[in-house]
Amino acid sequence: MKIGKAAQHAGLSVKTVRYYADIDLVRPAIDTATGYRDYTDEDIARLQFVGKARRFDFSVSECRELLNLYQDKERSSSEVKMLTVEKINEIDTKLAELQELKDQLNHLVQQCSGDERPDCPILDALSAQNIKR
Amino acid sequence: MKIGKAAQHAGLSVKTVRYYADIDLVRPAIDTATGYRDYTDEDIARLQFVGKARRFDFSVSECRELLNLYQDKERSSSEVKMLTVEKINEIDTKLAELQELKDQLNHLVQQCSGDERPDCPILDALSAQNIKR
DNA sequence: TCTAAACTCTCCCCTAACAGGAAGGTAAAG
DNA sequence: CTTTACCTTCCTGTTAGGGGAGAGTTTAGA
Repeated sequence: MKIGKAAQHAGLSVKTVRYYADIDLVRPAIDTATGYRDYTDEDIARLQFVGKARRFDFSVSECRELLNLYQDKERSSSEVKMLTVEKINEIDTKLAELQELKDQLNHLVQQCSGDERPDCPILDALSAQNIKR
Repeated sequence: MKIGKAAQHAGLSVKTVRYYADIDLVRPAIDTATGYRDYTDEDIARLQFVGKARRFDFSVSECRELLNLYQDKERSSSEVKMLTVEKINEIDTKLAELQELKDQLNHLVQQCSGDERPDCPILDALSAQNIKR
């Protein structure tokens, strides 16, 4: 299957699929006559796998790890579980950081009248000076 | 004040401060004899302002806007408030997306025994095939 | 006063994960 | 046979700087 259809089946852009080939993540065969990439059904499955994992916020290099585990019939499920739990922890950290940011910004917004006057507690907070020398 | 001290006062790296000069965000005077950047107290204040805004997750170009508002004595606080509310909404969207990802991953992890056997519902979920032709 | 350390400069390459587009070859449809 | 759709490689751009080379400057100590 050529790259267009392959990308379509995997729900990825052609650019993305070509990129994955460039970085040796999903390597199709090459038609020596035309130079066209040729994707087997297994390749498509790999593309779909990576696509889903990416949507689950796994990085490309994490996808590479997962893909290796996926293709390793001897792997233990504990390895996969570990990667996933780590990812959940990362997400938790990000959630907490974002929540704190939001709280602080909310606090500022509530103090700001938002009218036509130039006084603005938001800018005041951002510009709170403390130059030490 | 030379760049090292300036960076220190603003809680930024020298690289970052130099970058802000390169993109005309905070432009110091230049000592024509040595070519060294020379930061005034006002420049330092601007650097601190940008540093804080960046920590509040504003992008560099948003920082540029905020900095313009900050330096515009005629600005109305409503403009600043609008930018901030938009930023809060962005954060909200991100929070919701991350929460959903986390829920889905949690669900998968709970189904995975995490033992030495190769069966893994996580990989099964990631590889759920649906090739159509 | 001399020297060595610390600081600064510019320039270039690197990151993540692709997107956009140019120039040119190939395939499929009418 | 021609047009259109698809494919190829190559180059540039994105965000916000980090790392390091090579060269000039400043400062502190002996």
